[in-house]
Amino acid sequence: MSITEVSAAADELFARYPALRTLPAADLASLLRPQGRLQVPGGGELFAEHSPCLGFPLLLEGTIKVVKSAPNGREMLLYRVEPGGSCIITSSCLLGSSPYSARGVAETPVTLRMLPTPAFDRLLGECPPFRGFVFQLFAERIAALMQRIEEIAFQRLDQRLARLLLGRSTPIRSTHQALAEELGSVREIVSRLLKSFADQGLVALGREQITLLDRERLQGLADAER
Amino acid sequence: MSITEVSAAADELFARYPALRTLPAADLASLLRPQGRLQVPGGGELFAEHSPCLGFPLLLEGTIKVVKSAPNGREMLLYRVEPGGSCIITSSCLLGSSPYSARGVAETPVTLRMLPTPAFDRLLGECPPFRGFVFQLFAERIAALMQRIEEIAFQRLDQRLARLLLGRSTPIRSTHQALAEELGSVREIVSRLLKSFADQGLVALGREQITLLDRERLQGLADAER
DNA sequence: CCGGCTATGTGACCCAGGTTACATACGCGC
DNA sequence: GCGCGTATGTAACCTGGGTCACATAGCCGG
Repeated sequence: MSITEVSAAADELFARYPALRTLPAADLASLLRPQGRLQVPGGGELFAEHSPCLGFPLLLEGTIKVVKSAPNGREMLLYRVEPGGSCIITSSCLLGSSPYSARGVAETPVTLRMLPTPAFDRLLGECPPFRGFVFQLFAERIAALMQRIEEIAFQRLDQRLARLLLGRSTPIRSTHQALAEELGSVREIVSRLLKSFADQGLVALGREQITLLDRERLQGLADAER
Repeated sequence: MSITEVSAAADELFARYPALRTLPAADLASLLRPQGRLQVPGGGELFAEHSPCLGFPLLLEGTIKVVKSAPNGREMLLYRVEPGGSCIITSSCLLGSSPYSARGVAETPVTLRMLPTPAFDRLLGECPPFRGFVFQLFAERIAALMQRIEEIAFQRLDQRLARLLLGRSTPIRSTHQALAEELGSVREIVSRLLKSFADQGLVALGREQITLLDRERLQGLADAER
């Protein structure tokens, strides 16, 4: 591996994970090994429920969704991992040494580096910025999960759908099925609700495409108390 | 403070939090200050949603429930904290320096010591067992929260109620209202379901008391797919 | 033993959302 | 421009669970 290759790999990593700049040289070298750079095609499964986990993934490109699947085939998005974040559930099972309790799926083609468990453990001890980074992730994730419970338990599906739409850049390219899975519901209901949004002039619908026409009122719907 | 007082306080703490045995003497001394031992009566609020948080609570006696409240007055238990555990949400906001995103209520009279934020930060850095302990708590809590989302999203209320009952020691002393809050539902529904359990001979009902008669079938109900 | 408080029982009703079962409709490859 | 696979519309129907409005029933203090 040439100097420039190493440097490019380091740049790529640091751009996403500034906390790793302070990594000891030895760890950094092993982390930057070309073989350590993994690619997973879109739709590929990164980890399954109940499987053990092998390291701490550092996501460089793409997004991962972490979902719970119901026996009858329904799915529910728990959260999404973006580059620079981490599938904290992984750290969770690294630390708790329990197997995964959810499934991870590549939403888009994904590039990542896997930080092996021993290095992860050592870094937590020796590298304060890294530790802070991981703690921060934990904290955010816990808050997000609690938020999610509140939404699921207390909000109607139309409100949650409205919020989901507002959180994306318009026009939204997605199938109703995909939205349903994100919400833990089924396609028909999402179609029905979207139709009613369209009837009210809030959105315009097309094949795999939803255009937001009236963010204002959509927001009102999302915020409505029950 | 006499030697024996300190020693008793230390014993009390270590019994619940073995990880603190390795605490530097100075930290330990400040933690064991008699004024640091707080009591909160049953029903008292330990922290409110959106309030900032002041330290890392070490629970010595009693249990705390952490809940989300809906605008219409319904509540939903997120999790419970037992002695030796910690309200990890607190650490979450200590670390993420964001305010609380839920409410904490003493279920029983509670005794705790508050570890001030600066000491908490320092311990995380300097005291590996403490760090491991905190990480472990995080990991468990995240797994539990994900589990909870799955239950709420995919399981019927009767199943969740059955599981709730099975998780308690019989006879269960609790009002239907309290069970409802734990499940994020309302009293009438819980009464209705309990009645139907009673009709099937699964439980016997009395005022503030539920006796499990047939754990076997109750378990079957809890495990049923859909 | 009476009055009032808290916990429960219960029925009528309603609504969100899931299920089933098709009918299109769109877009792409050939 | 035909045919097929995928995405969507949609109607009828069902059910779980929430809401409302009361009726009781234990329980405790005076």
